[in-house]
Amino acid sequence: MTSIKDSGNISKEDGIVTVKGWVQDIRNLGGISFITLRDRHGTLQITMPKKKIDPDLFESLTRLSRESVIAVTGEVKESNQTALGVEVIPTAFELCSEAGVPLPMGVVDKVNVEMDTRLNNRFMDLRKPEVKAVFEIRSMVIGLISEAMAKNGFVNINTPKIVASGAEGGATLFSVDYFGKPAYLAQSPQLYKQMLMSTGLDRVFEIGPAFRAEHSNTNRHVTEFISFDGEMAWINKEEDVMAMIEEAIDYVLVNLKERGKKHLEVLGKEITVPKRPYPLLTYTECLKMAVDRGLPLKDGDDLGTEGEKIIGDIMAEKGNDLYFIIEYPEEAKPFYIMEKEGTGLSFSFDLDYKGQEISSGGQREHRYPELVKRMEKKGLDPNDFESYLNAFRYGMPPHGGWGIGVDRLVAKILDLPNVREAILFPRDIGRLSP
RNA sequence: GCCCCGGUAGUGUAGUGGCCUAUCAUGAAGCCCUGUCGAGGCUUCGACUCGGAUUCGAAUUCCGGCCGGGGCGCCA
Repeated sequence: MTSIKDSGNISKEDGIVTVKGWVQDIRNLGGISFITLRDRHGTLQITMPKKKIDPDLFESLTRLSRESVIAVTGEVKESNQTALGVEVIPTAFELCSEAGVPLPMGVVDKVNVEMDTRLNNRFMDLRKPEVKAVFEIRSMVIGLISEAMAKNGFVNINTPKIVASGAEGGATLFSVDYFGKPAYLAQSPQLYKQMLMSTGLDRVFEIGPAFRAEHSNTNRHVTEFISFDGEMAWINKEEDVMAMIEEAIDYVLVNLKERGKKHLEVLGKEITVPKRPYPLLTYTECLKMAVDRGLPLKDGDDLGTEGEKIIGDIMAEKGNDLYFIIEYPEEAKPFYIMEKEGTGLSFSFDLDYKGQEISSGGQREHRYPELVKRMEKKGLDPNDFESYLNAFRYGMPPHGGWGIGVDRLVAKILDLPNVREAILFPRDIGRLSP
């Protein structure tokens, strides 16, 4: 009997098998030749002793181009000279797809390949186990987020990505021609998830794309990213939101450490689950810490990237990879954030992970008159937000929420040097293809 | 948007006015080899981002375009 197996779970007891995959490498020693066959799960050696197999079979297998896709039928034999402890002696094979020569980039070559070349040939790049593993992990992270949210009674929602107005102002919106009317790609589900707080669906979350036409050129910005947004009603203060996000992230890390073992091993990474509760730093404290380390900042200055990194280093020394920064000045935060009356501060927070912001959130302004005041203070015209504001006119509970960059989260969990490494086909200011 | 830096075979690099008919590795093609797994040995193939300028002479200097990298601002 012939069975189809992936290369990761083959044993001698299988007898005759058919294995399918990519020809990663061929080593012809003259009287014997070897193929390393690769699939999603690993590699398997096909061994061809010249005198023991059909000469035509030996010849055609040995002459294949690297990365061709084949199906090989043969007998599984034990071998103390292969990593798996088994090898397959072929009796037949089918060439499913012949790979062109030369390859645009090697899968196992001993040369570095630049990220640009890799992204231009992402299909090939993803054949590398260590690249593929990132996306196995990413898939788990997203699954674990959903589990954590479901456990806490959150409803999984989808909000429109083609919208009539932005949440944060016009400069970073992508324009779309919507049957002759001006429209935009959504920067954030912010306004929609807040509107839902007035419906009784009092805990919602969404994992979906967000678009920002920012001319950013950094290792942590792309123009299309995946945002994990949450919003919850009936909160007393922004700490209720922070407790929820902490619980969700802890759930992700704890379970990923367990379930992601195989992929983490491929990447040579270990997950350190930070102690709970995550420390709270006020914005003012952070400024002071940065100044103490020699950064020339004044009161009211922005912490900046360098400041963020310094705080990250200080917290890392204490073993805190994740920490909240609270009490941001209200003018640094959007209109929908609630002010701490008379202080110039706001009920908002950022969550930083290893010196980089991965999330921001806070308590929202749910009181209609105050909300309109904040809009005006920010130079926005309330008339442009009529359908949003309507939801606040007829009974809106206190609420708050957050947004987390999923790509950044994955990049930080795995210590990837660039957020693009955590995105299959990243979109940035210069990249629209593939 | 601002400030730096770069572009040499399929991939990754060396080369800072003539020694370049351009280095090395990887790759590809061919040959030898019965236990390789970064196989080994021998032979061969393959490149100066584009357009101008300077010069007797440009991969090398200058200007512009295109493409890319790093950093900042902004944020997720």
